[in-house]
Amino acid sequence: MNNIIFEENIIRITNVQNFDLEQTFNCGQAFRWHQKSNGHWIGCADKKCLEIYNDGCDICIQGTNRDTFLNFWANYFDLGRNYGEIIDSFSKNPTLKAAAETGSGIRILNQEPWETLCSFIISQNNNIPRIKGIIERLCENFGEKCGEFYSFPSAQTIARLTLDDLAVLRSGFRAKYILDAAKKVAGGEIVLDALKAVTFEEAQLQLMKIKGVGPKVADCVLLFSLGHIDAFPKDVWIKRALSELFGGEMPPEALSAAGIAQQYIFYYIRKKQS
DNA sequence: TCCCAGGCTCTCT
DNA sequence: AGAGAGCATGGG
Repeated sequence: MNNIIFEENIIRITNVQNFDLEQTFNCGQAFRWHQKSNGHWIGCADKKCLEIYNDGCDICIQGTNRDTFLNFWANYFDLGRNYGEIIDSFSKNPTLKAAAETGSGIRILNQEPWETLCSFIISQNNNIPRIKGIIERLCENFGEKCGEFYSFPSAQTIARLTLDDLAVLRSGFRAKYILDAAKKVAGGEIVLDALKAVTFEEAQLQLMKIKGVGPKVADCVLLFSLGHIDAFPKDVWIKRALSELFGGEMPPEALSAAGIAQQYIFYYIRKKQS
């Protein structure tokens, strides 16, 4: 665990390894963190807002308190995981090693499951700028005011809406999927938190009962919010990377922490082609 | 203007 | 069970 100092109004994580804010927030796992003109990042999760920034080798956090940090944000930022060990375990494969070194500051965020499910339903056959726009409209129209942001609306809130209500999102054919997901979650047919405790296969099967949720969206939810780091979402970028860089197959070295390898590969191939 | 985007559903073999 | 069209919308 990192060394954490609770200063007045600031929580300082000293000498942080493998935690780059730009990489972590821009690797496509989360859509609602914004960078201010002074370089600080601000965001909102589970109705809690936060400001976070790099200060030399430290990470500094404002807008929370000791208890909320220890009980919520420490897990959100996956501070208990040793990414250095994982990167070492990838290093036998040269391409995987290069990808891991390029994205070595990425941490998998443990996000709120409903927000993650809804966000990745919206992500299908879509591009990242537009995904962010739709999610922003979802929060502004149906969330609650939360500092300078709006919270992500609950499944219960969305479940009470109609397709006409959701037209403001301009989310196209995905609106009906959002509604189906909200109804199944709000009605208790699917208990997202319970999927943390079952096998990856079982959890994936449960999620795919929702209309508009296939293997890729399910894997993103499992990886980014339910602690299943064996999930390996295969999107167009990953398929391209596997075929162009890895001879079509996922490298066996990646299996122990496939989801983390996936993030490094995703970040790597997108950076190469930008 | 055109192509395509962190896919999935539905239909047709 | 595998392939392919269609899907809403708008960024580049």
